[in-house]
Amino acid sequence: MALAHTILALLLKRPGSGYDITKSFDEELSCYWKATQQQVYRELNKLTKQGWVNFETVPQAGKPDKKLYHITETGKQELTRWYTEPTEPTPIREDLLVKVLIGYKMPQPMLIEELKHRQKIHSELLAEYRAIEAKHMAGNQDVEMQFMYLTLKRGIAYETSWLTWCEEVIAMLPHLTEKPDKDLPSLP
Amino acid sequence: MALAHTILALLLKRPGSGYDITKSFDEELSCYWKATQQQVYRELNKLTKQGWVNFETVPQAGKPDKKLYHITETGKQELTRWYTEPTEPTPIREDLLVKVLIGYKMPQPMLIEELKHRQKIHSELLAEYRAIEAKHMAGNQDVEMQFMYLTLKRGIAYETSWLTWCEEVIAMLPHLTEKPDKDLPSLP
DNA sequence: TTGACATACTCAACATGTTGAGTATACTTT
DNA sequence: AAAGTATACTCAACATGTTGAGTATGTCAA
Repeated sequence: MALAHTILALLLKRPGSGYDITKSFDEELSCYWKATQQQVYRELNKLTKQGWVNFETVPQAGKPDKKLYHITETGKQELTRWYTEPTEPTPIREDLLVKVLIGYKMPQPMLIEELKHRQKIHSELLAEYRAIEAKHMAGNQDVEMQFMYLTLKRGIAYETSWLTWCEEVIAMLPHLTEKPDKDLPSLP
Repeated sequence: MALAHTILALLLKRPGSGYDITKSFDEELSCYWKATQQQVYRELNKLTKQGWVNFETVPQAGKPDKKLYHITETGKQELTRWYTEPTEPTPIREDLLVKVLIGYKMPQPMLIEELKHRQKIHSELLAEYRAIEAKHMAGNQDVEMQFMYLTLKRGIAYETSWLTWCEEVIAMLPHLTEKPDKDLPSLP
């Protein structure tokens, strides 16, 4: 039910349309939560049925009408209840590590390619977060921004730890005994 | 389809029963992949239908019969195909960061409690991984172990980065402007 | 004027993951 | 002798996430 609560949290900050919420997921929340438009709209329907949010239809000049969603009193109660529940670390599912695990059965250059690919992705994300940090987080900000910064710091730490690991593994790989599995079919 | 390929990867290392595979997920893979028994058995059925694995029924003295699964030639082909595909970072979904994001609307001691709770979890996991590192990874190991160590290093890096972040945030929180939302219903 | 982009929302099918109950056997501990 | 633990597997319902198509309107630039 965590998606529901994430949407409630966004609506607690300020009312918004499904479109606005989707944008928030793409922008401010992207480093720790991703949700597609479809998920957001489906969830908003459910939340409306449960009475945790409601909406007013807002006609707009030059744009389609929008449904502006608000969190309700019941919704705030639910969010507060959720807030007191201890959270557990999210289960991770990393294919890359599965590839590393059987790396000794596969041609090593393939694994190194893959690691470099990931290294690139993580360094790009890191650069992006650092740019946001420099642009929006410098100097005195309001409380809302200060708390957003804490979440951004998590994104930075996450990408940094990936990058370091990639570098280390790429450096270590050539020194491990190579023993590709002769059983495996060769690539087309 | 990544669960399927993870199971194929385990069966490439050695044949095993559904039970064995579930145990592997709990033990060696736990720091980057979790799967329940139900998922494993369901997936093994699918893999069998697809011809990527097959099994022999092995009667055992003093234990129930088991189905010993093997990866097939087709399965190896599929695993190799998958191995060449670039992986993307797994989308993350972290409720804790959602809580931090709206932390300025909530009573601060509540958030600090939560952060300390997570700090404890991550330090326990870290200690666990370090123990495995000390016990099994020291000295000369075979290639298989060397590659497993690389994945363990990822687990260690991950938990370390969480721990550092928790500490930093706990230290920073008291210095941020506190402004709990008076609108929110008080807790029961 | 055509096409890309931003706003705004809906539907359907499918894949994947979670939760909980249920069926066995056998060994070990209390 | 009963309870707990480990081995070994199955079924069902539901929640959640993914993929892809479809419907609109209006702005801006090539």
